Amino acid sequence: MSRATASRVLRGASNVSEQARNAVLDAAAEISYAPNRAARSLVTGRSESIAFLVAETEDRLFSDPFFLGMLRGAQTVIATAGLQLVFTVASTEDEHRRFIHYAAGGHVDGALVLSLHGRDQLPQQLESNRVPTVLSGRPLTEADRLYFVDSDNVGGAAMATEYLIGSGRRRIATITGPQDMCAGQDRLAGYQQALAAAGLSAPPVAHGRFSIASGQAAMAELLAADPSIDAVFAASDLTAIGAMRAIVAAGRRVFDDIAVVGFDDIGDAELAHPALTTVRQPIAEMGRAMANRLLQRIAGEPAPLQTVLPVELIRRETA
Amino acid sequence: MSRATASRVLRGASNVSEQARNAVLDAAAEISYAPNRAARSLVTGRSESIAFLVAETEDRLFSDPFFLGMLRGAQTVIATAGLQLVFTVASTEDEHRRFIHYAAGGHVDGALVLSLHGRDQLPQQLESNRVPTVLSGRPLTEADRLYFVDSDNVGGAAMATEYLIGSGRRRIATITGPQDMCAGQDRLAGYQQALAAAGLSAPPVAHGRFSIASGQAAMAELLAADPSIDAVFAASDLTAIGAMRAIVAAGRRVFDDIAVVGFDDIGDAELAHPALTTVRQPIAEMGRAMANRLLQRIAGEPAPLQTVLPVELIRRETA
DNA sequence: TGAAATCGTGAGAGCGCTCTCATGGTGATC
DNA sequence: GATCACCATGAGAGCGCTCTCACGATTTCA
Repeated sequence: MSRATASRVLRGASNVSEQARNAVLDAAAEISYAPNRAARSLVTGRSESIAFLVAETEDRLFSDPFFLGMLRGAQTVIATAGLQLVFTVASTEDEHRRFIHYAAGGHVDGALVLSLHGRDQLPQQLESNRVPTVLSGRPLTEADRLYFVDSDNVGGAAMATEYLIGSGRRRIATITGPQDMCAGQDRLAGYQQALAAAGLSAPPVAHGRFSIASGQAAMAELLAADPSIDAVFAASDLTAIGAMRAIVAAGRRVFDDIAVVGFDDIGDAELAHPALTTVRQPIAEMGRAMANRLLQRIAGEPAPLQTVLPVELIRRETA
Repeated sequence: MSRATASRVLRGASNVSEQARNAVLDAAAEISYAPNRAARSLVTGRSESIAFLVAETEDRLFSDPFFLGMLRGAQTVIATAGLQLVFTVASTEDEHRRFIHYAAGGHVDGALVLSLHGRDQLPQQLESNRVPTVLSGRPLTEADRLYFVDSDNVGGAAMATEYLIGSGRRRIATITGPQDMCAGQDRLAGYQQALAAAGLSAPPVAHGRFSIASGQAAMAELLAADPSIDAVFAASDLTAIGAMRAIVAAGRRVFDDIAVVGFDDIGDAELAHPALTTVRQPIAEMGRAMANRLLQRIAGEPAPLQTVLPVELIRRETA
């Protein structure tokens, strides 16, 4: 039995006799043989691993359950395909450079990139180094040339706003997300579209940064600027939780006086008091979709440039 | 300039002249050279990567911010050492077997294992296949032969209980964590020690599973069994949040009627209403400590078998 | 029955690196 | 000035696998 035949069997090549195949399989099982990945990579030129890159500071990464959900979804798909998922964090310019160098050196077959900010050129640089890349969230530039998976932020925001309108609210404010991220921009756009379609005027817009503290400050600002507000659409659940605190602190009642809708449906949304009505993103499914797109690209199969997943309104106690 | 000399420079070997070193470095920078990891691994026999294995079902992994914190801590240390972190999930027997096979095949230089249950032999099997392993949490068996990093569960539980005693509470109940995990056992033991030291009798013990639902059910059970309870030590924050719900549902007041202390200090603890008093574990530091121990072991340096990190009582509004 | 096509198998090169060993040059020692 | 030790360097083997190519056996067709 030659090494070549054994290799053929283990790689699943077709042109091997049944007899030889069984012999190899038995022998492999007996010695609990595991092929050496390094040797295989060396000759095939593929690393059999995928980078999961979070382009975010550790602080935000740590406090945001969103990433864990994406990681979960991606890991499932990658592991099923027999590849390994290499987890990486790179927030600074320098860390970006190092990652590009690393990836371009053939250490990974592709990259899943999360939480890109502003006009970051990271994906373009990876692609120009022949590292297939799939992003989470539509990039602010060259969205027509990069692969990405996103949820329907515009539609979700519009859905939330329409729901508030439908339940009789008329002075509907919003607290935005960071405007250097697509999700922040799109959720504002959806809100404005729904308001315009209903012929309602918009109270002043307050800006947040997807955090509790910023939501609380923004809501206090809104209440001071326009006491007639009877509803608020917050661009994230954490923002909404902050807004609820400000509402209570101002002596107003959540729901009775001011309805609140969030976005994301993180675990906290259900735990909040009162339980938060919100727009659910299919986070794990987004992670799976990203990984599937990337595997398609690596295999050379045609893959859609963009994948936008539907969202869903979860009615609880705040609206 | 020979390949050998270039290799020496890039690996940081000492016996190279200043002149040759600079020449190599300049040339490498010019062509943006990145050494091929597969080729290096093939000859050194080291994979330059570390497995981060969560021995938990995806559902629990997904809902528990604990893992994200550990991942964060471990990733920092591993990346700084120039290694890569391979993220893996394995909850079933079959997945365990596959992981052992994979790791024993030299695909990783060591493993960080989280959330071991019962008398799982996974770490022993890894060690006997020469895969250095460090666990999070003291294992239930052979704790004197395995490397692990833990927080001071006994001390933290005692601290919480003593604090309740010190604030005048006398009928202090507990809701435990799963008793097939060390953290669950130890937190119960610390509670019982503190109670015994103060000469107080213990109300009936209720068992939980670190989840909101189990905490709520357990608390309802406790209130029915002994209405005189004036405090409860819950073995996790989620359990405590469930307990608070049961207290409110029974028409009692948190703090005024029944004080509540949790364990973990997850983000939800601060967000809960009222804000939860709890015992904080230094999660990211535990992740760092695990990674550091593992790197020491791989380098052949002496490393302590066990590392127990101190916890801290965070006073908020529930006790 | 002979030539051509088909198929399973083995031999052997080579992926890019590290590491041992041999070599030649330099400085120290007697 | 001869000998030795030491150090920087180069040559070359080999890590474990894949993959091409050649070969012999079998089948197919004229």
